[in-house]
Amino acid sequence: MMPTISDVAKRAGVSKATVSRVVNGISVRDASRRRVLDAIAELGYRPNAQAQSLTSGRTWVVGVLTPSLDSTFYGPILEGIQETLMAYDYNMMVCSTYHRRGNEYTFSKLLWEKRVDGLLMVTPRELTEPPVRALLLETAGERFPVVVADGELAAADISGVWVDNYLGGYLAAQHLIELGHRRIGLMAGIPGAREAQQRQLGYSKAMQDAGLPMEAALQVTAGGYLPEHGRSVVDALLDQEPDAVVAMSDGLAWSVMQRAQERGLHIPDHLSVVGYDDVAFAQLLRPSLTTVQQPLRQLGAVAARKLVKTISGEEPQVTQTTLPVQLVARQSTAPSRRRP
Amino acid sequence: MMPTISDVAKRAGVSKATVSRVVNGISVRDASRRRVLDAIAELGYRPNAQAQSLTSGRTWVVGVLTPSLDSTFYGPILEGIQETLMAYDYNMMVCSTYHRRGNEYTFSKLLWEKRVDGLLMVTPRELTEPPVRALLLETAGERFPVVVADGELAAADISGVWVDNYLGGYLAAQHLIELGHRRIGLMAGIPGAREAQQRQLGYSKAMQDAGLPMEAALQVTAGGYLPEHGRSVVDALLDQEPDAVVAMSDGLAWSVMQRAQERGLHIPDHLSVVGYDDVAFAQLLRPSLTTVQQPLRQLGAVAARKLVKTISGEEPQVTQTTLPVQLVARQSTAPSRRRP
DNA sequence: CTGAAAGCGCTAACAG
DNA sequence: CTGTTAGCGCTTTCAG
Repeated sequence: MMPTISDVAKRAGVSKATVSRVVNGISVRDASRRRVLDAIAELGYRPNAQAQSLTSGRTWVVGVLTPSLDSTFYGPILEGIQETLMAYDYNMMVCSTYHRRGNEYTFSKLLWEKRVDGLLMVTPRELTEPPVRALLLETAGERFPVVVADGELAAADISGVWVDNYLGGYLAAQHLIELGHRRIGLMAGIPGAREAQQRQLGYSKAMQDAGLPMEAALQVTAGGYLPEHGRSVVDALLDQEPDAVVAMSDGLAWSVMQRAQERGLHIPDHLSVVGYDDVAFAQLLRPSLTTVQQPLRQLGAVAARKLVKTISGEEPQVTQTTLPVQLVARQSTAPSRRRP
Repeated sequence: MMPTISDVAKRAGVSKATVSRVVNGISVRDASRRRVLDAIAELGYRPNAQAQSLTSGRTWVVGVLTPSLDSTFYGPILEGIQETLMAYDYNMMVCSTYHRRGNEYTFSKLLWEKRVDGLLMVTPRELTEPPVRALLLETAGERFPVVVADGELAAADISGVWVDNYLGGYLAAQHLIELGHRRIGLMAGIPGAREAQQRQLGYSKAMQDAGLPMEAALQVTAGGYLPEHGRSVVDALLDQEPDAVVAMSDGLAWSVMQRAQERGLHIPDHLSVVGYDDVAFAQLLRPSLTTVQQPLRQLGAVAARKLVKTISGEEPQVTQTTLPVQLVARQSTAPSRRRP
């Protein structure tokens, strides 16, 4: 079996308490310290984190709930989280909910049993539903801090980090307006979702500021953020002959570009397209995609830092941070040049 | 504070042992059971997994070491792992090594302290280096099983799952040969890496079987698997005017397609390109990419299952599994039609 | 500075 | 079937 603190104590000829002190960097006579260190090295002793946390009450593990592990969107967020946690000596227990309702609640309970020191929820969608809401409320206290990264909930009693979706919608539309476009279509993602609403508001404001009329037919809702979601509504949008399109994800933007090209439209000459997210493949597409860049890695990093600080008690207050976005202009947008 | 087993026992008017029995599904008189269950519900009691593992020696957590969390390649593997672990009631502690040497060793030690029940290493590259190698040997025993998913090491004393890279190289070349190509270039990834060697051997065998000559100049090494790696050597390859190219990743294939188009070559009419991996964007590219599909999700699932079975003692032996690959023909390959 | 002792929350014999 | 009694490995008073 692996050596325990008793083994080390015996070998070094001291008590368990002294070994514990050495391990935890508490002052000990030099001679003793050396003997303990030697014993530790000889035995290859490693403290049992399980036992440590049983007494200390801290596990140095936080739970992370993400809708998916396989995604160009969540990947950077998770990297930001892990990198930050690592810097603070935390590890993460990751659970993918597979976008499935109910899993969030199940996993939260499970992580609670594991006595994680905190919970980080990435883009939870069911925060407003009773069970999850209740769970968050009953755990959001001292003993089990929760931080939401880019989630639905903007309740004042839960810490979180958000991205400025309103700004994103505005910037996307503004960019196209500045290029001289007038009939600017919008392909929305999930109907009713908070981020979608905000982006749409930003888009509307930009249109309004420019004195451009808005037509309901120029706004379609895909029902999701993947290319296949876009495919089902793209024709309805293109039938309206827009000059340009704002899509609420890079995947949706791709579906627009793809279908437009099939219909004989050249991008950007006949149609400009703006995406959203700036995931890895946005710059690989041809033409490369103009898009609203979300600071995903930073989103994860800030959320993780917030959680750690709450756990340590350094910043116990509930805080909410909004991160700005920026537009990255690439080849998929250009001044209007309607089809002959 | 959160209620403990003692609180429940007191409230139900029984001993801690009885509560424990109820929680663990051991037979208990019906009346007692009901009282305990009631107390648990009223108190909102959840067993402390930390304490449980201290006695049982099992944490129901496995460590997963991955080079990256943000990747179209590792994503599916991780999903496969998580899904399988979930089915066996395990959780995973994920550590991203950021492709950095040394991190693997650091994290392994850390996970060991956390007393994870096992370790799953995804595509470790430094297995042959002394520290990691030593770590694996000292832990690969009963108490700390290790399974490697698609790693460098093929040592007989460590369980692992691999993908048939030789077959992949063969299939890619064979596909092009069947289309009538003769000057088939190869863009390799990391020089000296096991998978690269195997794929190259497969490619060579296919060429040989077809009686085609091989030229050294038609084989270049990018030094990595990302598009930017390919960019530095793609011109040298295209200067040789190949009919077709086998690239060792979809990213590399993309760099070939991209550069070829810039040089005025039409794909697939003037140049056929085969990728490797079949990551998500392979089918989004235009032309869509013919590629060797790796069963990534399955790779993760099989590795996870192997680890769980080793932990439970159901399959304590060291086993190694090789998964087949298959070629997915898309639009980037077609019969040869050299440039006029 | 250091050892003895108590206890974190739970499980596992061992008697009843 | 159930309560009592020991620990699991470590930290933490509290004396010495």
